[in-house]
Amino acid sequence: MPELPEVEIVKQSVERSILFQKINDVLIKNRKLRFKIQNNLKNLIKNKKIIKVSRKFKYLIIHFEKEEFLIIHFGMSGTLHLLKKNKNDYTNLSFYSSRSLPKKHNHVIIFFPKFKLVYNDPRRFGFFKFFFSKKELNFFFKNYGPEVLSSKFDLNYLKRKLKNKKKNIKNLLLDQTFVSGIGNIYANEILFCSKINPKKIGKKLKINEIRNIIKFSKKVLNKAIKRGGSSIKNFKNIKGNLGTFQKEFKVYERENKNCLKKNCRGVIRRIIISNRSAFLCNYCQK
DNA sequence: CCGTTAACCTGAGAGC
DNA sequence: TGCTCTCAGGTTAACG
Repeated sequence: MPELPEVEIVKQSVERSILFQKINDVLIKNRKLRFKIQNNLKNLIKNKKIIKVSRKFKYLIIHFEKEEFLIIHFGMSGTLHLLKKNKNDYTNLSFYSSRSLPKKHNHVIIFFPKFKLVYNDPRRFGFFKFFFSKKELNFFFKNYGPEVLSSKFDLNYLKRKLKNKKKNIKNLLLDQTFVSGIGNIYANEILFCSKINPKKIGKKLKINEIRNIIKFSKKVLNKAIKRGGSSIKNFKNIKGNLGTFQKEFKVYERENKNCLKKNCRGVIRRIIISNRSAFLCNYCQK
């Protein structure tokens, strides 16, 4: 499901409900996510109060007292559902797909006094991990590159990092140790806006192209956040609203459609780069 | 060290 | 209805 903008929307959506709430109970129905959920997770978070909710890269971070943390990664298909306790039953007031909670793949349920939070993930590429200290948390993130929206991801950084890179620029943008937060949708959109062919080798990029990547990475992602993220498969925020950035895709999932750049007669093509779809206009992106 | 590929999973949709 | 094939917003172990 989520790249940085979608996780940011999840964070904003969920924060409103769970901030300063105490976890009453935890039910883990399936530990076999990308990594096995640690055996004692239930006891580690039960009866603890959430003092902060944040996002780092594509991760949701739940902060507890005494510098303890739970991180959630959503993989390709992970979603959170907030279900309000209503008399004898629960009703869905949350985001994603159907009005009601999916029947299958609800792997983790976190109970609060007045509602429950359900983690659903059909493909099980997501995961949960608990950290006992800030130090441990930082260690987990030590190999990640600067966040795409942070000031650390700037012209100097990108220039220096690209110097001897033989990988193509699209794979570099998807490489979280190079820059973190970008996924396949936004990599394609950023490269279109920057007028760069996704196959172009990193070290061959011109200074102007590097400048464009910096500029449009931030522009595209910020706009996606403003639009509530992209709703490819019915991604919704916690109020049940769809994100709308997919309506503004210029290349992603637009194979065989006309290039949207003014006066361009090109057609959007889909090619495969490292087993993943790349969308581009051959005329605009050299 | 670097870059590429296959693998981890399930479900939706297309084509026959 | 059902089979087979392709594809999906992510990451990483294993290989050359």
